[in-house]
Amino acid sequence: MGMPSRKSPRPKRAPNLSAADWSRAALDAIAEGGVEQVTVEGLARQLGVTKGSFYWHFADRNALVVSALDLWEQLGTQDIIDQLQQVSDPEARLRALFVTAFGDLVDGPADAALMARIDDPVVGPVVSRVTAARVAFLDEVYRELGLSPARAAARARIAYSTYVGHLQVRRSMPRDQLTTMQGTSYLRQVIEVLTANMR
Amino acid sequence: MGMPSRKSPRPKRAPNLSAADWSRAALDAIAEGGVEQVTVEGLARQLGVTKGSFYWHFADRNALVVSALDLWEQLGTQDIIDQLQQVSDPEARLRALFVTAFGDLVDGPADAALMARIDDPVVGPVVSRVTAARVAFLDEVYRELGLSPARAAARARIAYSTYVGHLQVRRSMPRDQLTTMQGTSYLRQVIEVLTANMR
DNA sequence: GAACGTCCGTACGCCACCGTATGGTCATGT
DNA sequence: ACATGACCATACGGTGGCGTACGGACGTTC
Repeated sequence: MGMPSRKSPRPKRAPNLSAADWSRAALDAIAEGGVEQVTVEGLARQLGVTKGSFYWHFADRNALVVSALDLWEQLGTQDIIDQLQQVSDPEARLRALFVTAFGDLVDGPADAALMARIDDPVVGPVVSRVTAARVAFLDEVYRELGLSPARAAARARIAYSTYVGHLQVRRSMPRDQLTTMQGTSYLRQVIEVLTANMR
Repeated sequence: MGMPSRKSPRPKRAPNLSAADWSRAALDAIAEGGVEQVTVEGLARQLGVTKGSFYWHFADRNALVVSALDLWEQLGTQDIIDQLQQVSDPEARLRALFVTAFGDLVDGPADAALMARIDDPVVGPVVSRVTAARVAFLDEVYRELGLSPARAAARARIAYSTYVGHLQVRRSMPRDQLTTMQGTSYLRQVIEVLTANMR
């Protein structure tokens, strides 16, 4: 009678989510608020469903965090490295790496949040693998450029440290002209420093 | 009867803590687990007291976090800068800064944890101030070494980024020979890179 | 069209943590 | 001896997040 309402609220069409949707949402939450921002009920609200959906796709919260970390590892190492391996010239490859690394800061927040949680038993191993892969990639490039193994290893670590720190510094100084890459002068100087004294 | 026990457990002597004790404990908690590790009841257990003690010294948890951040800002900027200002020669001062920055990693965990929380409304401003102070210090040193203002500004940001990233990389690769400073070769190369092409 | 599997909503118990209220203990001054 | 204030314990209510149990809606299959 009266309003043709159903007996119970059927708010929208069924979202019919997948586990990957939850993983992506969890990775976004990590990027903007850290690992502890990954809450089942919070993401459920954000996705327009309830916990009932989550516990269908995942065993518990920890499984979601592991899945998001896998996604991060994939996006942050393999995909980028595969893309850069297509550049044959080592110098151009290193330059392209610096341009994307210091230009696009898409993965910056997630990187920072996860590296700060290195002592977490589930985050730690993933971060270690990602760090090792990236440093190894830089190490190989520097060696192709003619550096001795010892010097290439040091340069790789220095360059990667500069990148990691750049993410934080840029977020700490949002109004800074240089690091926000208004022009290319800062990037030029970064490359100049990280490729100096190659002998 | 029996054991001459008091009616109630009086476990130890009264710790008689101060607000500074809570602040230090909170900063330690930040260093090893991030800001959300700062829990009133957790620190109370760790200090051997109960919440009754805490809420006598502080209004609420947020006041404790603010106090711990003040302490971190003090230890991480003023104290270090004051100490380094006593070195008159700019080159020696920069070298001393690099040695302590890349050698002692006492403040590393806290730095990393707080910089990852830059979007937090209470953490953000403090991190921004610390970053600005440290970059300004480096900027001045580079200028004293004869660099132009533009180049000094860039170098300061690059050097500080390298330091910040070094903290994370070192924690990500605990078994790494180079970054753990077995010898001084890595530190030498860091200084070489960060003081290259000074013209 | 009935059974089944997929996907999700609802309701519940549990626990950690916050903040408050209140009283207790001890040292100290007088 | 007594009062006062500093410091802390205990007990309580409230909230948010985790995980479970269970049922319902919908599509697919035979």
